[in-house]
Amino acid sequence: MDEHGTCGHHDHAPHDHAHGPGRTADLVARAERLAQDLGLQFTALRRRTLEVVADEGRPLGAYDIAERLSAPGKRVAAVSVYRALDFLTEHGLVHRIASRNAFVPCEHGHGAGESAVFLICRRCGSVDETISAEIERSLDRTLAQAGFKPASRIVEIEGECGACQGRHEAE
Amino acid sequence: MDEHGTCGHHDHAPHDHAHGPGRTADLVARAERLAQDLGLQFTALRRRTLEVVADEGRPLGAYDIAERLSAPGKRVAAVSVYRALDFLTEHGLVHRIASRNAFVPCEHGHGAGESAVFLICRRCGSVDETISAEIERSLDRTLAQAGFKPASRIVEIEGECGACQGRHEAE
DNA sequence: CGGCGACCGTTACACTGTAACAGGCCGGGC
DNA sequence: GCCCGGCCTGTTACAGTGTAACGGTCGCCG
Ligand SMILES: [Zn+2]
Ligand SMILES: [Zn+2]
Ligand SMILES: [Zn+2]
Ligand SMILES: [Zn+2]
Repeated sequence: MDEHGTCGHHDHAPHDHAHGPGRTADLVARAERLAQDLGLQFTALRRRTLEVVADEGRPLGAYDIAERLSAPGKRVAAVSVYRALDFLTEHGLVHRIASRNAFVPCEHGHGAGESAVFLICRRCGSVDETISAEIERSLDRTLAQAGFKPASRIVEIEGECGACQGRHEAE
Repeated sequence: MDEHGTCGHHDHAPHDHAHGPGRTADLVARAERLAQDLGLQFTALRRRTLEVVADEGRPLGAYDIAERLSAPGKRVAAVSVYRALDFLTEHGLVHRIASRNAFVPCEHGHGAGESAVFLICRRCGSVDETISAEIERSLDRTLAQAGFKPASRIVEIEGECGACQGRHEAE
């Protein structure tokens, strides 16, 4: 869809969150613990889907994931990926970026109540997940005032990440 | 897509924002003023698209709008609706609900810098647009701290609106 | 064994969004 | 007037996103 970097990170401005194989292993371990505790099935397809999303440094569409999971002669259909993604998003292992129709690994291991803020860079396509108790509080106050009982929250900011600023000329 | 009420409002719990023909007329007037001031063209298709979105009390998909704009023998293609919606969203007359792939009329006439919070009811499908300077501030602080330069913001809360609470049994 | 439930493969389909090209309309410049 | 440019819209075609429905497999349990 968009032709940004294959990683979403910038060698001269590394982010602070885990990345690559390390993050992937962490997420898989978290998933296995979670499945163990709740009596859920962390199947091979779900694990492989999680690995693909975690290995990529940028949001991936469901069809991209299906393509990466497919091998010559062993095709994985997008619908299967969607089901795996349902499981993974329900349990907070990956997040859906509504404004991009794409999925990113969770970078925080936040509890169910905490909601994330996604910073999406227009230029390089990277997505950063941050948690802010302050935003949470002001959101809660506004919702309470409106008499609205929240179930899920989407906060996505599109703009320019720190690394991409200061090279407007460097095209 | 979803079979909620045709209006999104509840006779026993009216909302506080303008609604129906009144709101529609307001929005059209605002659009005409805006087009006048900026030298833009508020064409018939754009006006009719705005009217359809404003008349409906719930988020409408582009294809729904196209259907409502079509008359027997005079079909309006979705692609034309998308172009009209591009114009309307660019100038803040309607908003896109990313989590629903749908459009709602703007209820506030907010400036370019102010971003809205959308409260989307799971049960009745209504969407309420509110503005909170407090959320804005905490968001700005978080973004500044992350060195992120925002261009557009999406805040969508899904849950249960005030009117729909207290009738969990009243199915 | 026979049913049940969860998962997955497969097909088909609906919905969402955009690219590309052609025609109409309207203004300004010659 | 006439041509030319931009802007808008109609039309077709297509890519991308998401779900419904059915069937098969496997493990579990009465
Ligand atoms: Zn997370
Ligand atoms: Zn960037
Ligand atoms: Zn608005
Ligand atoms: Zn409601």
